[in-house]
Amino acid sequence: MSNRKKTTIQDIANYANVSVGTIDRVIHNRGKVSPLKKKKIEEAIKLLDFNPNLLARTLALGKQFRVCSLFPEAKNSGNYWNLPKKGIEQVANTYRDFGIVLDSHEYSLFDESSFVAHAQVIADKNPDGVILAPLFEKESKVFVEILEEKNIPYIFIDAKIPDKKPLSYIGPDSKRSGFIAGKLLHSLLREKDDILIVNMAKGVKNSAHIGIVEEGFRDFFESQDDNVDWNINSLTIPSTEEVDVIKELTKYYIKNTVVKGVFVTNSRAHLISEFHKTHELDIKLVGFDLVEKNITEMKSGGIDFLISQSPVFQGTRAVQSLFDYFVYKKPPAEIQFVPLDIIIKENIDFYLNSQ
Amino acid sequence: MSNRKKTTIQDIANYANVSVGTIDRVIHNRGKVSPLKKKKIEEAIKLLDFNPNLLARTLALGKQFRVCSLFPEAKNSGNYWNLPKKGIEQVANTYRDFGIVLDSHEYSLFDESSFVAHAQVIADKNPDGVILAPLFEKESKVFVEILEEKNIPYIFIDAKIPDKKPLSYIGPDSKRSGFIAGKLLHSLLREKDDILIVNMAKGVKNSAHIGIVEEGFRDFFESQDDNVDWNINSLTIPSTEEVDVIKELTKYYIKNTVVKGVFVTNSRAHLISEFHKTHELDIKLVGFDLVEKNITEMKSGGIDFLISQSPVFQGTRAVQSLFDYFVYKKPPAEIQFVPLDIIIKENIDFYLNSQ
DNA sequence: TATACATTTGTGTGCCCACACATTTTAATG
DNA sequence: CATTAAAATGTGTGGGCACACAAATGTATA
Repeated sequence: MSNRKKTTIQDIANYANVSVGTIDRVIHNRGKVSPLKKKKIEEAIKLLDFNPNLLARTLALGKQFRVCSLFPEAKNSGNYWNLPKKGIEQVANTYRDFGIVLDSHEYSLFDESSFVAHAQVIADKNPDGVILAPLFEKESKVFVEILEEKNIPYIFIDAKIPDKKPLSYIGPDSKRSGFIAGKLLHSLLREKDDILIVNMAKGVKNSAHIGIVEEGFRDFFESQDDNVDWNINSLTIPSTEEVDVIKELTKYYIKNTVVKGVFVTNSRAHLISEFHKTHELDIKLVGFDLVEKNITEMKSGGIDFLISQSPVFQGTRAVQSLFDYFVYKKPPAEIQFVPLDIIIKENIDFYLNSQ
Repeated sequence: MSNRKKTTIQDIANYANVSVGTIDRVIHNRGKVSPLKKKKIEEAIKLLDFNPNLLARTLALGKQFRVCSLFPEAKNSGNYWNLPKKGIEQVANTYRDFGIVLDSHEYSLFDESSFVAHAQVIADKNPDGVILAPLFEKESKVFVEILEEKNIPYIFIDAKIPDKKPLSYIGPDSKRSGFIAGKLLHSLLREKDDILIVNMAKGVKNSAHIGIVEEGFRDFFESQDDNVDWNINSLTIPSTEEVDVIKELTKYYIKNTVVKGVFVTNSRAHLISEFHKTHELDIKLVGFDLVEKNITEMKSGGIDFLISQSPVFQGTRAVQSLFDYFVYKKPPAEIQFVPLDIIIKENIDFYLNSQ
């Protein structure tokens, strides 16, 4: 069975006593085929299990698929955004000969206008697909509405925007990620220990997401029937600059000396870890993402758990989804939640190697 | 830049003032080219950044790559071995048009001779590559030595065999997986709690692996400087049949009533969990693999941690590695450790969906 | 200088499919 | 029944490469 060579258009043509041109018309529904022969051809296709050779098809079509990506810029190598980008580039490269052309754009996380500018450039290029990390909610909304108008499919990565329906959302389940963080921190604490949730956010960005993460975190503690009223506070710092964080944190810790566990809702847990170390505080710490500084802090014991949101995988899935959509015409699942990996000191090296 | 069409052989031919045939000879090192032209052609290839179109090349070659897989049989859908198989089939299917032909073989875990028989069949087929789960150590050794003689590359999945050098080993780092299990169980226990390691194995198979896992587990507790002498015993049950397991376990628990944590070194933690439930024992349990029954037990609270060894990924990597080796002539890394995922009740659904 | 080779280079066909265009068949009309 | 339009079907080319074979050079020998 698997011994036989694959059936080709010619095989079908022979079987149905027609020329390959007619087969082609049936396959592509171009009409202009008599019902009788059409039926026979369709029969033959089923019977002989014909599947067009993807290589030959792609070669013949010679079509290019331009994919534009728009991500926060990753200047130094330890930056989180290098990871999805790595995934994207890797898969795009794999499919180079299939006509996938990658066109990367980056915006500054500190400058909405750079986002808008790049969005404009991308829209003007009329690409075949867009991969977007929509961290600026308002601006992203405007952007994807332009894309919708132009009928350009787009994929959200890492975050999503309410009411918008991308071709696919690829990223974490925010609520559940908070829930898991709760579980992990819980495993490290004793009853009644005070808990602090730290949100660091610059401006409006990504606010919905953070709220949901916190919700999931609190959900976990409420779901525990341990009859303990956990004291969970949250601290929102409207900056990710070290000085600001230190300032706010100091202020809080001086007033609240019994904090035993901290949950950081973004990838800056390392800032907290450093603070704890400086002040010789023995406080359990859970955060997100395998960024360079978090890795260092985890290895030195300052961070107990990190939750990784499969950043590389997010990138590979995104391009893969577009590829399948372009080449196989197979639309991806609307929502593709990614694995949330629990990282501890002891397994961290695996994730570093496989990224 | 990315706007330009890809350079083709013809472009090189034009540049170097020769025909495509000559280019071809240079590319494939077939000789019969004057040194002068050869140099010029090589220049052109670099200058114009020529990379042969993989699609056209594959199409023209029309070569088939027969990959034989040899795994334990997976009769019911909850079986572990369905997972790597799924990965293998998925990728093999993706590369179908590249000539990858998959030829699956399965042996019985309870019958060495079925392994030998299938191995013989595979060897006689002279495949282009073999993917093997070498659970029967002795028989596997004989098999791969035949393959080596025939110059057929083979990949070990899930387990490896001492002294044998496969094209690649794809699977867990046994020692580290035990170490992590230690860390996890440790997080659930109080000082001085008694710990039991349960090894279930039929016959000689896979003995080296289990020993290393246990070693890693004990390593963790020794690495803790908590000044606690943990009492860790191991129980080896030379069977995986429920009746045998129950019998041995009962015997042990009656003599050792203070066991508080159990580590099962294979995927049968569910047997222990059921036993605990039946006897209303509140004992922490850590095991391996997301097999159906483990999932059920974890969801109902009988298993606290499961370590998953990326089973699907093991399969995809294996075929991917062979594909790269055949098509791109790129040999894979000798050792490809896979991520060890830590599964808890709260994140288990992610892994179920993404498998 | 003709002959016999060896070496180098060029040409043509096939891999499988898509699509434009050419050709044949069928139906409609006067 | 001839004419014409419409519908159905067939043919040829190109996409980029590999490979067999043909052709064109070059070199040595008598």
